[in-house]
Parts: sequence; C-alpha cells; structure tokens
Amino acid sequence: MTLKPLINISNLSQVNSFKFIPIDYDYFDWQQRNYIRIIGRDDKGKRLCVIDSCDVYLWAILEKDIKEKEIKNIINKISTIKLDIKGRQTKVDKVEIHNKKFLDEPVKALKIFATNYKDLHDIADKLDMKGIEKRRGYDLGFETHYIIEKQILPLQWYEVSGEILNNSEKFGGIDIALDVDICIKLEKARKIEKNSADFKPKFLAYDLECDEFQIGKGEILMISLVSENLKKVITWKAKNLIKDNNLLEYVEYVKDEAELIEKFVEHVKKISPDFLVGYFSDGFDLPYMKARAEKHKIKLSLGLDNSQPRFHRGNILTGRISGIVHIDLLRFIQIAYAQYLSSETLSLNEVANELIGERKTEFKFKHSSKIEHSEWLKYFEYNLQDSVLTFKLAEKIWPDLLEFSITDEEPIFDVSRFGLSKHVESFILHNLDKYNEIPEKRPTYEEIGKRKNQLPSVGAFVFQPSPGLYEDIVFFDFTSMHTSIIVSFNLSKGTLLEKKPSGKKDKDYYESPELEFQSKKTRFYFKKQPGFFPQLCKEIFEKRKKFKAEYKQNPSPISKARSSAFKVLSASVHGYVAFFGARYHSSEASNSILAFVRQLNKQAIEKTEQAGYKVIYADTDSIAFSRAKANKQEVKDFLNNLNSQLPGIMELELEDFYKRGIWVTKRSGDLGAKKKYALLDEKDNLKIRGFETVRRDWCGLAREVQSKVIKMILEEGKNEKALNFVKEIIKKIKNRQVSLQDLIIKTQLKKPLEEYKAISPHVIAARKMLKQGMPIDAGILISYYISESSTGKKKELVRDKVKLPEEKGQYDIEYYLNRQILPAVENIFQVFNLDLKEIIDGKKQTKLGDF
DNA sequence: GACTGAACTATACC
DNA sequence: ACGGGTATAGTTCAGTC
Repeated sequence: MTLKPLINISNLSQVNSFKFIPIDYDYFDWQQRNYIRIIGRDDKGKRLCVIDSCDVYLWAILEKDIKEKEIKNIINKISTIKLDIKGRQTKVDKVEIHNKKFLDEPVKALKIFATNYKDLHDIADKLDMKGIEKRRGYDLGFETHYIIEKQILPLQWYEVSGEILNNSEKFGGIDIALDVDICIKLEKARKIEKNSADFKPKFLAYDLECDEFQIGKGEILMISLVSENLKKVITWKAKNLIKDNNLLEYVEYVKDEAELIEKFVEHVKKISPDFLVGYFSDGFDLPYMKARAEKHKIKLSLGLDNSQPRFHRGNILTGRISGIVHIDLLRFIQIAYAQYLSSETLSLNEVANELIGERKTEFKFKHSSKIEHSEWLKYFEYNLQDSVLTFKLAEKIWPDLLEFSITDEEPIFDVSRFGLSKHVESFILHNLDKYNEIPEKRPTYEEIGKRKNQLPSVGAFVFQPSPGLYEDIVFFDFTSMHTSIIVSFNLSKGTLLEKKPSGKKDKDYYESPELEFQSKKTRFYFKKQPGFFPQLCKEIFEKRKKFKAEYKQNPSPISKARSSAFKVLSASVHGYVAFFGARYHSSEASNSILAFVRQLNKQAIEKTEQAGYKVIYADTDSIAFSRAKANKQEVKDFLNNLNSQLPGIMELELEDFYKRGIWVTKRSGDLGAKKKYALLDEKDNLKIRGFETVRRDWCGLAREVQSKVIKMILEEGKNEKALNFVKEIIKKIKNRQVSLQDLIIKTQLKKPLEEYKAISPHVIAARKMLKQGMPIDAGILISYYISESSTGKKKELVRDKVKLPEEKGQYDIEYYLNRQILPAVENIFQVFNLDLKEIIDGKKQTKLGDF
C-alpha cells in the first residue's frame, strides 16, 4: 500500500477546509446505515475522499379525501415497522406528512425515513395498507438519491470541511484501506464559483493484445499504458529483442503472464489516474484481465481500496473499479456521438481518424506462435499506438463527458454508459424538487409487457416529391419540433386529462388533432396549467437554443460540448415519452405529439403553397420549396410571417438556401423516392441524403461514381459530362481495370450467425470467415466481393459467388455493372429522360437534352 | 424449372 | 430493454404453374 502523507495534527484546524471536485460516487454500509463515498480532487490535484450521509426515505401517497384520524393511525402503524432481513435490522426512524405533487396532482404524502436505502423496497412492501395509494421514491439508487438530497453534484467545485480521518477507526477504518491523500467526514459543503473546466482530469489509457478473442481463452501477450507522461508496453514475449534493441525503451519485460498482470496493477497504482480508459474495454480488456488473473490465482486489485473490478451483467458487461472511473470510450461514442460522426464503423481506427486525425499502426495479425522474431517490434508499436489513440480520444471527448455529467447531474461512470432515455430521465429526476414532485417509479416487468403490446403509433408525414432537377431551393425546419410541441401544448403523462372536459365555452384545455389510437379515431385532451414535464422540456428547449447561439458566437470545445449535450437531450425527449421503459412514458402524449408534428408540417406546406411557392419536399419537421423569382429577403419575410402564426413556442427557422437539388424516382415505378435527394449549397458544398453514396452496404466504386455524377449534374445543371464519365467507368469495369478494393461490399452482421433465416451473401461470407478461425460476433462488418461463377450454371444465386477479399478470383463484370453501378446512377439520368441501359447497350440512341 | 410476390435483411432520414 | 416511426432496396424463400 502507498504510504499516506502524515498530516500535522496541530495544523488541522487550518487545513480541514478544501476546494473539492467530486468525480466518483460509491456507497458503503457502516453500523447498518448508508454512507456515500465520493472520490475527487482538490484544487492542487490531491486525491480526496469525502464521506457523507443523508436522509433515507420513501414516499407513501395517501388516498384523496382521507381523514386526519386515519392518517394518524397509518403513521402510528408505519412508525413501528421493523425489519430483520439480509442480516440487517432496519426500522422506520420517523414519519412526516407533506403536501406534495405527484404527476402534477396535489397530494398528501408521508415521508417515511428509514435506516438503510437497500431496505426501502421491503418497507414499501409493508405499506400495502388501506389509505395508502402509492409508494414512490425508493428505486433511484442510493448515489442518485444522495446527489438529489444533498446537492453535491458531480464535476462542480465545492468548499468542503469536516473531520479529517487519519488512521481512524471510524467507518471500520475506511481511510486506512483507501489509497487517497485526504479522507474527510463531511460537515459542511458550499458550492463555489470555480469553473469545472479548471479541473484537468488524469487519464490512463490501456489496451491488451492476445491470441484468442474469447474472454480468458488465450494468454495476454502484452498490455500498453499511456498517460500524459508515460508510454509503456509491458510484455513477457520476445525478451531477446528488447535486450538487443534500445529503440524499444518503452517496453518493459516481465517473466510471465501473471507478472504482466501484476505489473499492470502496479503501474496503475503508481500513476493513480482519475480515469482508466479503454476502447471496448467493458466487453474485452477488463474482463479478459480479470479472467486471466483468476486463472493464475492472483488479484486484480485495481481499486483504491485494493478491490477487484466488479462486473455488472446487463445487456452488455460493465466493469467498475472502486475509486477509479473505468470508461469504455466505445460505449459513450456509440450512444451519444455516433449519429454525429461520419465514420462507417466505430472501430478505434476510423473514429480516431475522424476525431483526432490519427490512425492505428498497420499490423497483420498472426498467432503469437507464428510471429517472427523481428515482427514483435511492430506488434509492440501497434499495441502502444492503440493506447495512444485511446488516450488522445479521451482528452478530445472529455468536454462532452463533462457537459453530460453536469447536465444529467450524474457521475461520469454512469453518464458514459447512459442510453438516450437515461440522459432525459436523469435530467428530469434531478429537477423534480423545483416542482415539489414525487418521482414516478420505474415500470414493472408486467407494465413494460403491456406497453410493448400496444399497436405501433403512426409517425411523421413525408411529402411525396416529384422527381426532377430543381433550382433556387429553400429549406425551413422547425426548431426542436417535438420538444417545442410538448411545451406549446402541455403534453405529458401528468397533464393528460381522462376525458374531454365538458360544458366549457372558452377552452381551458389543449386538444390534440384527430389521430388513430389502438385502431380507433380519437383525440386526447391536456390541462392548460403547465405541468412539470413540459416545463422541464421548456428549460431544455431554451438551453438548447442558448448554448447553440453561444457556441456559434464563441466556438470552443466546451461551448460545443454544452451545445451538443442539450442538442442530444432535446432530440431525445419525444423518444423518451414513447419509450416503454421510461418512468414518464405516455403513449397518449406520444401519439398526440406525433399528430401535432403531422398537422404543423402539413399546415406549413399549405401556407407555403398559398404564398405562391412550389413545395418540393418535406419530411417530419422540414419543408423544401423553390423560391423561383423571390429574393432572399422576401423568403425571410415569408418565414417571419409563418412564425407569427405558429402557436406557443413553435418556431420555423431558415435552414439554408441551395443553388440546385435533385430528386429521383424510386427503383420501381415513376414516383419520386422519399428520403433520397442531393443539394448543392451556395458555397458549392454537396449535401447528399439517402443515396447509395451514403450507404455503407454498397461497393466503393458504385458510391464514388454516384457521388461524382451527382456533383457534375448539380454543378452544371446538365448531364453530358456525367454521362461520359459513366461510360468511361463502364469501359473500365468491362476491361477489368477496376481494383478489387473498390468492389468490396461491406455488410454488418446484425445478429448471431445461426439465427439467420435467409442465407444472404454476407451470411455466406461470415461463414467462410468463421471457418478460417476468425471471431464472428453480432455487430461485426463483413467484407466480400462477388466473383465470376465457378460452376457456370445459369441460375446461380448471388451468394454462390461470394468471395472474401483475400480469396483469389475475378470479379463478376455482369454483377457489378447491373447490380451496383447502373442501379446507382440510372435513375439520376432518368431525370433527364435518358435511359442509361439503352444508351450503354447501344440499342437505341436517345437524343441528349430533349427533356 | 421458371416466375412472382412475400419475407427477411440492412441501412438510411428525421 | 435501455429513444421513435417512415422509407428504400437488395436477396432469398416459398408457392404456383
């Protein structure tokens, strides 16, 4: 154990106040009560542990019209509750009566204090008595409950003071077992005006290499570690090489795998990071290390209290280290970042390339037994570079983690793993006190089942476009449409009225447009009195606008991260209401939101047409029209006019002006395809939506040819150049001048291989990979190409011609011509009345330009 | 065995 | 189980003749 600095007792009264920023929250029991343990830093970078406690309670909501005497009886009954469970004695400490709100309804509720948070559920079970309608507030988790109760928020600065625990017996000697600089029992905490950005987190990135991908199956060959002043690869392989080669000064040699793991732990302890960061480390690196440590019967004691990582098995494995925040960057990127990245996969290589402009080291994997002496050097470099990239990514993404943590008021460990609904829900739960609201409970398993059994909702409206080339296009879209609808019409679970209010002349309620719900036409009605949920949505909406403006005015990683945190939050609110697992789920509210979305979009279309513009396209919250001879100012005036007619906080904004745009037909029929168009803005930037160009399951050549054709056509407004270009490409394909690399098709395996009912080409390719001993898991991207028939049969399926990229073979000219290149471009030329097939086959010469 | 619509599958848009 | 519905399009499957 690391020695702790001795604190001079005589100075205690002067030093027992610290500036403190909380990073990680955990809790423990002592003498049957719960104590929170916050690990953080002071302003000098010392590691602090703050111990604190808070009231533990749940709510019992009383029946309406309950009599005072009855309440007294209930209180008396509850006050005597004592439980002896799970080796604990827990009892109700006291009971108070409060005027609260639940789902916007005023209620009388009992605040029932108990000794241990973990027992609240059992206490709630004892409250199944007459007079008590609902029991709430015992399923938040103790850390969340504590943060709400004491308002000691993650990643905000506090001035804290209290009793310093120095080799104290208190709390079972917690400070002795903990590797921190100072441990205090909190007495006072005061929020101070110090920027969260002042805190510089200490990251340590790690990555391990092994022969077998299945957890624990192979040996760990090496582990790399990178922090601000450290680059290291620990290995027990290729000892001689290291001795001979002083280039490899970052390599540290140990005698075997067990020592490798112990060395890793030693380094982590020495560096003592705030965050231990990996890439897919929840699912791979950390559990792998744990499994190998178990195999060698050694302890992976990474925690500040020397505990081993604990794993939670949810949908995916989650690895937690006591006192050090373990972050799996891939998980955070997957959930909160992916939709704003252009990378086609979320591999470390692609993501690092996009975000920090660096790639992985090239290295061709081999089993370690087959690695040549000199190749180890490359392997070490490769391993190190992975940690270098992970470290740089962590620093790059830090502002986003920080802003999510501040927004959600939840610790980084959780925030980095939250799905979209959890971000919304955390924001709601941490702001309920402003509205005196008792939290709703998580839906039960049965409730979720019921919600999932409901018929699917009808979603947004998409305008049927006419295929063609258009000029001078304007795009408007609604600002945070779903969220602003919730606010403008006060839509939520709590504000929903059971039935249409009757006999009122002036409407004092909101009425949804007519909609189809469970196969019936109906409307829903909502209170006028603003509910807490819509009011919180208003806060999200306003902050989203404000932070977006601030970012535009003053771009910085922090202002960008703040803006994008609220962007994500705002964009997820409706999904949250519609989500069956949400505490504040409401299908009535969700369906009403969608009905308003359709109505408002259609109204905008009508008004645009009434104003004399030709509407080209619209999808959900956007509308595109041709401004023809109208100048930009006239368009802006029209926008203002539209806005003046919109209800509540609804607002349309000018998305952009475009020089040209193209809409094409569907592959079958003459109708225009929805969700498929391309635009050229006034700075000559292309914006392509839905076309094969942006689809990763088309080969590179088809995508590239299509995007070039679109570019030429939009820039020139004519097709000649593009047509000649396509003819050249076709010639190249026929002459086998195209490199195989450009013909690789990539398709993701979405589920385990054996679950496929239809055996499609990518399933065949995956089976081939499996045969070669490659790890085939759901989620991986399968690469293959279509080769010439080997059997020569006429009626051969595509899958029979599948070959892996490294398999020798010749590409199938026919396939790439007729199933990749031509389909990608032919309906673009059709806009000019050109039949590409006829032109290519030379059957009929369509006159160019006679459209 | 050829043809055809349905089913299955992946991926995009908002 | 861990945000929703709308939409296009390829390939295979299964039923028909």
